[in-house]
Amino acid sequence: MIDLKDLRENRALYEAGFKKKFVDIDVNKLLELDEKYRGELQKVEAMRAEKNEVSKLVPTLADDKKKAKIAEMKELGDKLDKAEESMNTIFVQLKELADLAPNPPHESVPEGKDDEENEAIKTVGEIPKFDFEPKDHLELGEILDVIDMESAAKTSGARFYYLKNELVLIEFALFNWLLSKYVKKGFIPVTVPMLVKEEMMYATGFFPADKNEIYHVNPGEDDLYLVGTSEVPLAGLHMGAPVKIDELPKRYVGFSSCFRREAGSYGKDTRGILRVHQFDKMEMFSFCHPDKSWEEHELLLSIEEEILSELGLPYQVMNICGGDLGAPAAKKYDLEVWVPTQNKYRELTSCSNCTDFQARRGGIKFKDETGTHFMHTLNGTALSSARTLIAILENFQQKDGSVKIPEVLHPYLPGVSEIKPKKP
RNA sequence: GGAGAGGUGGCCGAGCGGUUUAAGGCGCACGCCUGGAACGCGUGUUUCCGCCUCUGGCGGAUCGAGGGUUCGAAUCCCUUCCUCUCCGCCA
Repeated sequence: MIDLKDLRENRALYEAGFKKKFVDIDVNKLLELDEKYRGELQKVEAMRAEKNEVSKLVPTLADDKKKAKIAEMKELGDKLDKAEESMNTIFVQLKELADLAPNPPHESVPEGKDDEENEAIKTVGEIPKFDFEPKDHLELGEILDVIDMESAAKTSGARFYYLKNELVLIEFALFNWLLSKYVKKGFIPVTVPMLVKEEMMYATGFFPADKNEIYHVNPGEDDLYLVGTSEVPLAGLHMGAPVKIDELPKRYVGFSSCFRREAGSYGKDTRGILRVHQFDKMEMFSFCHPDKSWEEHELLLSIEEEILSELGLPYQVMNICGGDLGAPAAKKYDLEVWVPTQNKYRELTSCSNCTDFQARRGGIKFKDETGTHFMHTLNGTALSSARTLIAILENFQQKDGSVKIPEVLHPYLPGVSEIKPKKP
């Protein structure tokens, strides 16, 4: 949700922002509806004022005068009903249009219409050179007996998988390693509800835009939605009740399974566990003072880089262009990890500064001496399981098909330093 | 799943159709009192929105949320969410 008052005052800024995001919003119509609404509101409030005044007067009147006043008020009541109805009609139109308006991007966001035009900022780590033909993660998964997609297809269909043996140990080791890391950094660890109400999806900006990406559970009965990321329930931690300014920033690291329909990606990345309906993810979420959010954004990015560096995975940092940003983010960095068998970098983590966009929709505020204000919210992937496992399998594979496990994980994996082939 | 109770301002807590502009208390802020403090006294103290004569004023909404009845709703009716107690079931 954008600030309409601010739109009135800084119209050009918003128009440039919408254009940079390739979102076509009729700003004239939006401002026109806004003005019309405020006009209607004034009429309605004037009538309500009269009603309130007379209501106070009525009990003090004598019977005959009372009857006359009540009759008069009944008439005013009808007029008020009509005025309210027309005001509400305009408000619905106004809100519908305003909800489509995206968060304007930061000036440092590159111009561009889709992911082709994202800007590589830096490349870190050595791309592995193999003196043999590297196997892809699925082939390795079968040889090592750590991934089973055939069984998952029977139980659940395409884009599901079983992890087995060492890969399960590695997944839990990764999360345990990160929990220690984040607690040391002062993040509050949380596990979150993975089913949420519709209003949470709107507040975080996933609805209406990404509605067909989300699983809807028991429509018309329970009406809950499976989260595609713990960002959604994490944002809910400070909705409604304002946080004291000296408690900022509030940094959380949340864990959840993530569920995605992948509706628009038929035929894309169909092999293996790169694009799946369910995976586990640890997510950073930061509630911070508006003056500090750009600093905070760089901090989240630096932690994501630290994680990949310590794992020894080669990656590059992308500054996401306007057209590829999505509605809530004012700026987003993606970290892409090297996938040897695809001979390219693939998206692994992502971190966004949503400034006050989610805060406005969800009522996320802090208070200081001068009153309450909207916070800025930021989120970033700490680690997503399936894709990280792909990166580990493929980048650290040996000629005989065995895979070396990154040293930082050894303390969390007693007695296991590599995965050895179990099948020829 | 069954039966019941309840959601009121920063907090506690009354009110259950019209002097309630939400009593009273606690807390907080300011002032008086004091050598200074406590006590006491006084004043103020929800949030959001709109308008204007914009360090201020006026108005509206807000008693979990939404709808209804009424000239008038915290109060009556319906729907819904949440909390608590007991029973059942259960990791």
